[in-house]
Amino acid sequence: MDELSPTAYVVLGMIRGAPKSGYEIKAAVDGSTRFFWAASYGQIYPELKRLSEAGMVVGVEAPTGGRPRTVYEITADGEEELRAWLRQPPRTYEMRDEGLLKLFFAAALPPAEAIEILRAMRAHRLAVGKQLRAMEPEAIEKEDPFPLMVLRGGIEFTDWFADWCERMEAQILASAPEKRSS
Amino acid sequence: MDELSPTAYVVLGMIRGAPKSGYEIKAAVDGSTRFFWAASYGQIYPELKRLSEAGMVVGVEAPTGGRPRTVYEITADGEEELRAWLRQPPRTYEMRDEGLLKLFFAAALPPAEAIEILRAMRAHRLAVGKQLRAMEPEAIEKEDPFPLMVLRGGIEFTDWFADWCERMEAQILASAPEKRSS
DNA sequence: ACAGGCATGTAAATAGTTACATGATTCG
DNA sequence: CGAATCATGTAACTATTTACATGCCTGT
Repeated sequence: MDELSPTAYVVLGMIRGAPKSGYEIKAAVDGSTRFFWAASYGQIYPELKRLSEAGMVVGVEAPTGGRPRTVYEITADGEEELRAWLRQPPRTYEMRDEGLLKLFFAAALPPAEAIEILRAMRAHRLAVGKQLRAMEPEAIEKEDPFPLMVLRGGIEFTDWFADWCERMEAQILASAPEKRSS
Repeated sequence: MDELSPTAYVVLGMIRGAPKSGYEIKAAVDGSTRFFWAASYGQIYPELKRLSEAGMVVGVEAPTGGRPRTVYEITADGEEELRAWLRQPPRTYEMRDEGLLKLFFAAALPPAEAIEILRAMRAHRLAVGKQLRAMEPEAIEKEDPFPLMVLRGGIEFTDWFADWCERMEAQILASAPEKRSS
């Protein structure tokens, strides 16, 4: 049996508990794991086909009115596969932050422009924090504590990051006071 | 003029100040930006060829003894391109953390195994923190303050993350005391 | 009637990793 | 002499995004 792609497990995890259509899986990802594990239609639909062929999920016709619609439910094999994966130590830890990269090379710019990078980074984290906070009430309602735990971790992280940006901005200002910008 | 790939700017940034061979660029990335912006030989060498054709860098033969070796230096056009990019607001902010994803789905496991996920995540962050701290003395020596700022940000982040894992572990333990594992 | 959301998918492009292939030099 | 490091590159694969194409249903 071939190993499944990492995205396959997001799909399995998302339909565990309640069957979902490809469209709903995408919506579920966008409303939860998106910030640390995204997935696009271009991955989800082919993945559902593969998982179906591998017997991990079954597609069930579930039209809404006259509109064709297939929801996928996880099989016993799929549940087993998901649990086996959950028990493996995590292997992927990636971060690609263009702001950090720009800050790293900021010596090529005057201090005032280095500060601009930090402000853009901070604004971004603040915006993400706002989105995450907006998701909180919904997560609180569910009985599953883990999505809420992860969400609150994300909020704490964005708060930390935004604060760090602020402190670094102050630090640059302190070492190049003559370059202060409004 | 076509837009450059994001990795092109890492290359430009890394050779700014001192010309480097492809091999040295890879080593520089691995010793600094790797944790938030990685690059492999499979990207670096073709990128150097493209940048050379675009006039952003020039290759200079610089053999070590009899061993052939080409170092690349940034041109005035390349410097300009790099600075123009630094002035654009960052667009890529990605994070792919398989540990967080597993924790998100941890309701599929007994609490003791959810704790295992957090322990693996914490161990990983602790290991990364150790590597980052080992890079600190070298970064302190350089006169450029930005790589050091970013490195210390990375250390603070891994410390925060490891601590969060510890707190979440305690939280699970508190809500499922009968499942306590040694 | 039209907009917006539901729904499914594919094609092409872009990105990036891993493994392989090759060979020189330096240090112990 | 052998191992490690310096050095350059390619091929194949995996992953992922973006854009496109299509069309139905629901509410205003």
